[in-house]
Amino acid sequence: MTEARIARVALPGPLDELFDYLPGVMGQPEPGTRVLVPFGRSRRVGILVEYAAECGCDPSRLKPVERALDPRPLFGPTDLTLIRWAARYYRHPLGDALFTALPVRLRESGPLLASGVAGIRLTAAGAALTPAELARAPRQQALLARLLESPEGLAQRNLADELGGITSALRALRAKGLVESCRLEPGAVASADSSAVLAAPELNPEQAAALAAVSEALGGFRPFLLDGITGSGKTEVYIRAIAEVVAAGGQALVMVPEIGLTPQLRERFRTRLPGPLAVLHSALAAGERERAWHQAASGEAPVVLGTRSAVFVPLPRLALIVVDEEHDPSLKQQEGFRYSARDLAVRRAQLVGCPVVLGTATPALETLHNVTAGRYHRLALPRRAGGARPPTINLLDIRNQPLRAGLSPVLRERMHAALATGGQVLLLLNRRGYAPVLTCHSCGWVGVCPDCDARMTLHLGERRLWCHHCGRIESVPRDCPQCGGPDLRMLGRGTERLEEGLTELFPGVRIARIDRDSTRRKGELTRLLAAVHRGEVQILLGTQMLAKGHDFPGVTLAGVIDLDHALYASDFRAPERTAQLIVQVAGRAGRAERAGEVVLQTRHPEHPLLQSLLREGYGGFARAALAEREAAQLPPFTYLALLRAEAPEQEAALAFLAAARAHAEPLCSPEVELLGPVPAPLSRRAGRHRAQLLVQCAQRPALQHFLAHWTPTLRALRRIKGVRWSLDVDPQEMV
DNA sequence: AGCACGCCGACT
DNA sequence: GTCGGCGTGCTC
Ligand SMILES: [Zn+2]
Ligand SMILES: [Zn+2]
Repeated sequence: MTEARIARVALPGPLDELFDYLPGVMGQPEPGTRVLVPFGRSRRVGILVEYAAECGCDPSRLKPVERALDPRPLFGPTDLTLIRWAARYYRHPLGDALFTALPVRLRESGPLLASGVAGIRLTAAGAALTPAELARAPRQQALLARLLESPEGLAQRNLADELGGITSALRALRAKGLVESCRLEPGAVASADSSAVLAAPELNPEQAAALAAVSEALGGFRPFLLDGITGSGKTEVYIRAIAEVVAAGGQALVMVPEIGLTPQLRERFRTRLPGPLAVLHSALAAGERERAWHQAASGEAPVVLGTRSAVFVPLPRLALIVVDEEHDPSLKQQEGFRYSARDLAVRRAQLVGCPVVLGTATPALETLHNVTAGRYHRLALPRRAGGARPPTINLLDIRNQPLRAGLSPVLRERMHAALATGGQVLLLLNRRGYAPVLTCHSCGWVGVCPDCDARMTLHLGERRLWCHHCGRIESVPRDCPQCGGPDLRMLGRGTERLEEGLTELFPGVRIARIDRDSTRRKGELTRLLAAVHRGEVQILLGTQMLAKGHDFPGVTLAGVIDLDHALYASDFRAPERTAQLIVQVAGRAGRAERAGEVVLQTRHPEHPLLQSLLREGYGGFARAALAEREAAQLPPFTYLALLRAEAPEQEAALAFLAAARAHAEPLCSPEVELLGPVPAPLSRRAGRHRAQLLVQCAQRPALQHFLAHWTPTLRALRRIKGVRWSLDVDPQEMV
């Protein structure tokens, strides 16, 4: 060890640099340990990141660390390396990145929970007692008897599993001083759960081949794309690979998009895999989250199931990473620390030296490009379990068609046919409310949001005008606010209006609408889905909510009412998202005895990407879309960073970006291109004007190099009144 | 981020 | 005369 080492500490907040301290009396704790340090005239909790031989600043200014807060580091070396890498790559302050990876209580100086498993053991008084003396309290007696057999103590959760409700009996025994809490080594605790592991179902040959490829790769870095159509049994492959890892004493990390972390998935993992399952979800209460974090970080939980933030959870024996629905945009954080959990999962696997499995039915074009380049290995599951046949997909040209309730005659006829044979119908319309526009027929007045460049949507159910961009609510005027005329008209169609139209077109047919409005009440979504599954609903309509995660085995016809709306959105990823939506919807229609049917209403049936999707499936679509991306020099053939700025005045936002651009130009190597500044697609939102400056570069290292020099100058830039800005590396949404 | 310092308008 | 507005800069 070097003498006179300097401790380099990361502090919370947007502080870009590490701060140097003298080790003081804290000894030589390992990097990853929390330390209490003097900072300005206060004290802060920081994280010791590394030691250095000398400091970058005036040594006389160095202050000593007050003390170390943890007996052992919270982050292991690779956990720390990953977060440092991520902070640098996404140009985010390291302290902030480290602290967001910690449970809330540990961001303060709160103590680390005792390690090991919560256990109960007898006190000396308890050991001296004979159970007969508790004859009047049979539960306490049973507990005491069981504890007498294991003087070293028993895990509280095993006792609960064995004896049932023990809380009140425990409380009584504790009050009498007969038992006490203790901590047990995770390895020493008999795993009561392991007996509950369910038998594994038979794998089909493709599943077996995928599993074999992954298990063969264990012990070294290897990224896989598990390209499996909906219902092909990807989860079964994950579970079998994880079981293997856990049996060998390793830990597995599984990440899913927010909507995918359902109770059913948790249950499936819990019943099929041994040991406690650590579930990390943003909706968890702080205490539950901290407990799960602890089980993961201490190594007690062999399996961690979580959403994107789980990518940073310390895992001492990590041996396998799974990212399910890897194409899902929610794996990228959209504010603050804008990391991609999928990309970081691959990076983490590389650092740890373990396989990573990216699973999906509709791979992101970036991922497919990595397969083509030979960086990822593709494993295919082309068959639906249970032999269900793939649905047919039809484009329906609705130009010059007489639409009723937004439905063309052909779609209505297909709906009648499906209903007549006892099938259910699923209709997707990605627009909530009754009508997206309210206008005056006499003077042309339109109900616009005063704070956004957007129309207010009419919601008839709640009788209000609602801006979907800022949440502003206004009452529905009876007469025109401008001319006083009575002829207000509702233009366009949302799910409410579609439901109304369907009621008229299909009298007597049971209809359910599922969107954010109809499912706001807790439990309502579950109730509606259950009704669908019991067959009490014949037509199911709703927004994209319906296309994600839920299975509808009774649905034989699925219709997308307005495909063009999704296809022609301003984002260059719109066609990719639309193709993914179509394939996901198709995956939920049809069953073994009857192939399902998907109908897409469009005014652009000649769209070349749609044509490739229909003729050659998602793979064909992806090839065509990648060719377009290459021609347009868009990702994955180039790399992007997006500087966004917003301010109460448009000029301020643009001025900031112009200054940013001026600072960028001298730093640009020839391959770095700057585009903008330009106003954002929805320029004004919630009273703030938004603009953006795009940085494009054919090579990732050159872009990284540029950003490393540019971002410090952005922070030093003279502040312009009211401007807030953020940098998004590898942006997912360009809006 | 906090938290100081510092330099100009409208208050007792 | 000061109270306080928030622009600027620093924290090892
Ligand atoms: Zn009018
Ligand atoms: Zn608005």
